[in-house]
Amino acid sequence: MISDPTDKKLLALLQENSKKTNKELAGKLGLSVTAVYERIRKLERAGVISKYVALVRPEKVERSFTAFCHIKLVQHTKGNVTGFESQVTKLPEVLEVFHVSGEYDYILKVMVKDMEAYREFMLNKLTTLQHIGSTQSTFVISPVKNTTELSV
Amino acid sequence: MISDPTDKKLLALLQENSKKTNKELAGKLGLSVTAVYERIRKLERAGVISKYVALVRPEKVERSFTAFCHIKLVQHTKGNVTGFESQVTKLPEVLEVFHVSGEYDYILKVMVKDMEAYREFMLNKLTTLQHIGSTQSTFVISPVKNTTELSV
DNA sequence: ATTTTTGGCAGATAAATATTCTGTGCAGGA
DNA sequence: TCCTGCACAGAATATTTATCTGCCAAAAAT
Repeated sequence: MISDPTDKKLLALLQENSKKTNKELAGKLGLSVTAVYERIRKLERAGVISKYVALVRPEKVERSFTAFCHIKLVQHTKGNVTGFESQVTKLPEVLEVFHVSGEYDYILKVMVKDMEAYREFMLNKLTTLQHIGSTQSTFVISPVKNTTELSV
Repeated sequence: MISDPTDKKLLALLQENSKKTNKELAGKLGLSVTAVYERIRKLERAGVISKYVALVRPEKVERSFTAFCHIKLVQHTKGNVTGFESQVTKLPEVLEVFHVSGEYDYILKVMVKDMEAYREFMLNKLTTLQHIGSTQSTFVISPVKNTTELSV
């Protein structure tokens, strides 16, 4: 898909730090500023780069308690699925939702302040959603690695 | 921790799109460009903003197959833990590693090209690591939500 | 109550960077 | 061989970031 090695290096660099200037990138890639600029534009237009974001340290905003919540729906009908998905997507405590194979239907990554906040979240937010059969929570003791970088 | 409502809005905006100019941000926040600039610098220096990154669309770089791999160590000694963690952290297919409570010791989020690539990854990379007792894989059928934004 | 200090801000300016423009060389196709 | 289309470099321009100066209001000190 991306065959060009220069584009690969460029993507690696931008995934690591998107604030690098075109001049810096040009130096690392052995290109002119213009060439770098045009390659980036192309990667953006092609949708390879979807967006640029600032990453926030969870502990600085009281969101360092992470849990994985496994969810089984009562019944896996089309209506239930889309209903549940549209509702759970709206919850800001839920960073990630995956529909998965196996014993449970969904895995949610939830980030809140602490265990007490998680309890409140489960009680007042998650379990008020319709179509949920059962849940099972797994708590993060320590986040060992957490990157957004896809090696290309 | 972050009490100021303007800083909260600013963080929300930058988490959504870090390429917005200070001028745009100033408009949305009702501040001068200088004020925005200084607030951002402060958030960076305080470590609230940890980094700026480009996000890449997995399907554009042949990494759209996602699996959660649950791992049990043979023995949970200090040596095993640090050994395993330092090794697993190095694998580029593994985006996230969490040490967790419950039946398994670790949850890994793995992103590769397809099921075949996952098989290869398990065979040639993961299971060659020392100290691993057992593993259990859960496959993502569809990624429903996947954000890096912490609502503040 | 008055003075001093501090922090956040606006506006002007300077410096750096991004973006556009122009032209060149090269590879592939008619 | 002659087009044609890229990818690129370098120059020119536009935009943005970063710095500097001074103002004002709130808090602290006298």
